[in-house]
Amino acid sequence: MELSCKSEYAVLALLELAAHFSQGEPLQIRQIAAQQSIPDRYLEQLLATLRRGGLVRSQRGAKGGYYLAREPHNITVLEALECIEGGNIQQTCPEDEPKTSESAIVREIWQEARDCAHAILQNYTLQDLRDRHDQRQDVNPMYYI
Amino acid sequence: MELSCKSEYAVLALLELAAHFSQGEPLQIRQIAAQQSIPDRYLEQLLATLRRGGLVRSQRGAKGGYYLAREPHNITVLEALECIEGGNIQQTCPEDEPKTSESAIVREIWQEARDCAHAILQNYTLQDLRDRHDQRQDVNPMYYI
DNA sequence: TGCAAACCCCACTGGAGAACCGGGGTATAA
DNA sequence: TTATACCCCGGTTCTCCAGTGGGGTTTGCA
Repeated sequence: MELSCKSEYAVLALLELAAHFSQGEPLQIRQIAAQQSIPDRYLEQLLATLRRGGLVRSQRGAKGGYYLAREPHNITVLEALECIEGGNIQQTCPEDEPKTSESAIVREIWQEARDCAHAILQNYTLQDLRDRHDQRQDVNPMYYI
Repeated sequence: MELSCKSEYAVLALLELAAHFSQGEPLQIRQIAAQQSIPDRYLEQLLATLRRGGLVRSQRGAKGGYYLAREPHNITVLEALECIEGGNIQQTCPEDEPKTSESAIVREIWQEARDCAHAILQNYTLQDLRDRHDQRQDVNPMYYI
């Protein structure tokens, strides 16, 4: 799992869409980009990936934009990450399968660590993040401007 | 955490050194590379990094080689990984600090996932991996040839 | 019908890291 | 002294990230 800037942008965009989910009107790339300080041309690519992954839908033409394909509590952070960096198998390492018995064990440990991180990320939905955000704003409304 | 081929090579090399830890004689790069199917010139670089990180020591000259700096049960997998990919802060993302309140929350989730994976990796020592390996060999000695 | 808003697709750049290869230098045992 | 084996530095190819840019297509609206 990468947990890179790219992934962060994707989740932020989804959060922005989640915040306007009940409105029914689509959000434009420009608006999302401005709200979350994301380069709009880059965000465009990420949203296209999210669309192909079935997490968002788009409306073309004037007054178009993007909206969530599902309700915020039905989209997990893990889904977003797997969608955005799904094609990245990154097996530049020529060994597609372990050559030694030690290698197999090391990869078991790798998988165990990944599974643990995945469990955390699967446990959070967009709605969870929104709730956490709103809670924090209520407690200390002047902290973020 | 990368969990790449590079990291796997490093742990495999450490495991090989751990297997010969009690002998007292150093292991040569060639031997480790042959045993674990690692390109020897690449392994050389990794061992140099591990040496600079204090995980292994080297003996130069004829009959030289590498040996573990500590006992196998005192070296964790996490240590190996942090050593081998330590310089990799990977903040190509220009945002050194979160710009929005949502961004801060997303990074908290990121950190939580990373911490979870780190906990797993810290829990395993080289000795643990050796034990697991030996156990498996005992139970089904024909499984790996 | 025509315009402009907005998505859509493709290509390109610059930088970093992975996974190597190779050459030459240096320390050390025999 | 010589062969061994580590040491250091640099180059190569590849992929991905983080953007930027150009042109095409769909659509609402006047």
